[in-house]
Amino acid sequence: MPAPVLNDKRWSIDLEKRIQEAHTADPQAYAKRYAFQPESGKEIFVIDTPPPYPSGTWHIGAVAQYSMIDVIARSQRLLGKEVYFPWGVDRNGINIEFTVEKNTKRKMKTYDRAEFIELCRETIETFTQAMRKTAKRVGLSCDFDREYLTDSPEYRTVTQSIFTELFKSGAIIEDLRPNIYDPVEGTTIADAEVERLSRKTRLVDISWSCDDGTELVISTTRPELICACGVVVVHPDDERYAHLVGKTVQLPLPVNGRTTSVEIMTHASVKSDFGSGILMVCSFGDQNDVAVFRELGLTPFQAIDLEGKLTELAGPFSGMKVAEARNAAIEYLEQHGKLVSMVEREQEVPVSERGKNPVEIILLKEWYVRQTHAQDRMREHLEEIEFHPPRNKQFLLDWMDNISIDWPISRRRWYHTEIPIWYSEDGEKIIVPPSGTYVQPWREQPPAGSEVLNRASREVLGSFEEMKEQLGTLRGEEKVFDTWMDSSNSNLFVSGYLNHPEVFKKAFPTALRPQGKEIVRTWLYYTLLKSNLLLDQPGFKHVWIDGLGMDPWGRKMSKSLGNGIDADSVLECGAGGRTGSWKVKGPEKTVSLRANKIGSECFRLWKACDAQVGDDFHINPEEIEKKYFGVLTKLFNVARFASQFEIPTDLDTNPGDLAIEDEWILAEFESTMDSVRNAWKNLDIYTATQALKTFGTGVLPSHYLEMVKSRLYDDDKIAAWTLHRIVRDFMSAFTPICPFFTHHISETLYGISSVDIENFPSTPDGSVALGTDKGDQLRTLSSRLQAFNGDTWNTKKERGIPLNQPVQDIEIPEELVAFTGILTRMHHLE
RNA sequence: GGGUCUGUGGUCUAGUGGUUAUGACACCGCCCUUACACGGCGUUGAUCGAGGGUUCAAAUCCCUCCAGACCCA
Repeated sequence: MPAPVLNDKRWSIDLEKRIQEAHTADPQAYAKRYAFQPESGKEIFVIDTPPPYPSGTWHIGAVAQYSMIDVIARSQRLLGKEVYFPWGVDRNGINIEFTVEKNTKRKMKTYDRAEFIELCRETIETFTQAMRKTAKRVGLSCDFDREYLTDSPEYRTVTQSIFTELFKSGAIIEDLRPNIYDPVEGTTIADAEVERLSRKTRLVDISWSCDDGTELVISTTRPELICACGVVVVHPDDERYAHLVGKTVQLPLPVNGRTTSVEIMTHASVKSDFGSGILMVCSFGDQNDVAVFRELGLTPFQAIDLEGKLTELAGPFSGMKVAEARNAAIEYLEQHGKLVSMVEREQEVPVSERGKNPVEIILLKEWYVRQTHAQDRMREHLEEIEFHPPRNKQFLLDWMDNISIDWPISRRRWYHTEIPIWYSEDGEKIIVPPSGTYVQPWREQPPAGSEVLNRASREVLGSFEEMKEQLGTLRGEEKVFDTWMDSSNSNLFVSGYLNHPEVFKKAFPTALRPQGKEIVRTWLYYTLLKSNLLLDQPGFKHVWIDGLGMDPWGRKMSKSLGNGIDADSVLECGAGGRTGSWKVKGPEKTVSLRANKIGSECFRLWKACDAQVGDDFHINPEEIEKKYFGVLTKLFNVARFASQFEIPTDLDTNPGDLAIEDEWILAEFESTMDSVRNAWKNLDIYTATQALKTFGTGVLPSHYLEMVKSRLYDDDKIAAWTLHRIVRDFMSAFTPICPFFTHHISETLYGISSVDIENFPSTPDGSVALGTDKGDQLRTLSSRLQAFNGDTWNTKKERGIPLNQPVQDIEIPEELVAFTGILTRMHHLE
């Protein structure tokens, strides 16, 4: 008996790393396998992968999610598609600005703008490198050579060109509106970037007097905003206060430059059971105030300035920061006997997602993407998109139902894409650059080919060159874009918009958007909005929305909880004999987790097998190893066992003369492969993996191999053909999940790597294919056959007979009579 | 407060009107059997979150409640 061709005794992390290094060592070979070749003539399948934001460590849940995107990419290649699996990195944004501020202990605005940008670029580059390493380690088959960075001139060009296009078409406008503003970071933010934190606030009851002497009490958490009060309202059905309506009430605090009284009116938004049931409406305490001002046609007051300080309007409190002014106002009210009561209570305070600062709503002239008018059309487009799982579409629909204001896209920050606009001296004309150029108006003049437009009407007035003289001194826009303005172009960018029009024609709508459910309202929504406004098309054919990676108890992983698990430590667990151990804070106590071997293949197998798409998944390295490393060991050993028998030179031609058990296992294999093929087509990783695992670790080794062992040892060529044909094709079908594992086995045994297979394996024996009488009949015998083997093993055990010793008085059931010969031989029946 | 989802043996999980309720891991027992003891075989273990309803029949459909997650106000 020759030694197994597969000479490693078992699957190990060191072997995995050796294979992986060899796999990526030759860039040309790598590119040949995985680079996007749009001219191949195959059906194009572009994946709009989520460009991760480099921030030091890459969240293990995101890495797991990303490895499943790789499974989809590889499975689509296996189905014969030309896959573009881009590697993009999202590098714009306030996060890196915060990191630099923290590292240098200096606020951004104390720097020279160019200097600060350079610092951001350097810092983010080191993070980018680390993340790319993890991406390769987990086996992503991205087109790394074509890496795109959202802060590169190429990418920013696309963002700016799309902005200009949308501005010209009227989908982007400039307007003075109430905006959500983070006074600490000094920038506008969008609705989607606001979160709510529970904080203690003081609810004060304040006494107000009407002109006619009537007293009333108003409860508020924002007494400092009294200076911006436009109206006092009660609920129209509230009989307690019906007598107040129409009266004029004096503001209880001194103000400057405005009337000192307001009218009492009714409004349906008042909650009669909150506080006294009387509401003061100020510009602007919250979104409801904005709505009331708009509905009643009131002119808003500007109470808070860009630094978060009270304006002149606030009289004695002007110049104070909001919190300071609040204290002073309360003190004043108390001194003047207008403070009725004050209670501490928990309140959900709106804060900025990035800075966690309480936000204010203030009037600002900003740029907006119009979106409220687009919702119906977007819903029509949604009909054409297939969601995986379908239920996760609801996250998007819910968000869309709540869209009531346009999307403010200008930000007063620096490490972002610049708004590509210059203003004429009189402010009435604007200059935009030609499509396909990247500009930085805060430090450049408009480039050749720029156009002059009327700022209000958007009418093109002429070329910049011709009109230069009439424009006076130009002012470059200093504001930048919300980073979602960049990321929401990702599908357009990777599909070739602007840069590769001929590819774009074939590749759009983008085949697939895979992402996590936590960014449905931002990334997914904004991308669909852009595709709608720009091209009036759905952005995607498929949207695949996965759940989140949670800690072993099902809680979100976070720095503050101390329950995070580092991705690299899991991928490297077992390398060089080093085991992994993790200290994770549980709900009650810190738990120490240990594992000996995991690595990328086991990690991917776990994610593919353990969680359905869309469900949140618990990440526990111990469990990953326990449940799935054994599967790899088993499959490796099946291949290793097979590799000691002669490998037929022609595996593609059926040698004929198959024994009944060969036909049976081929029939079983056929049905497994059929469900795998369908599952890969449907982006259903879970079903494909389960089917392969059940066959490869169950039916095949336990039943078929045990049956044909003796034939194999007798050098039976037919049994060897059957086994090798199955192992070879199994590895091809399994490649998307564990590419290095299958690559190694298939290349060692059959001289061709499973990652190079471009067509799903065909039926090994047509006579037992699905739908054939013979095949169907054999498949109906499977459970009977497995039961018989089980019973026989059991009987031997009960009688104390070793499995390799003869046993008497076992009868082969009627249906299995065709298997009499092989079963007798297998179990040594007498 | 609203929306969406989830709740099945110790743990995880399959199962969208009729099954002795699937499988994995763990547990326990037996087994070194010309690949694999990092293995094999087998056993134990679930009144399917609780309560009500619809139905000849409910894990599955409906209602209420409880618990958890995510999103929103």
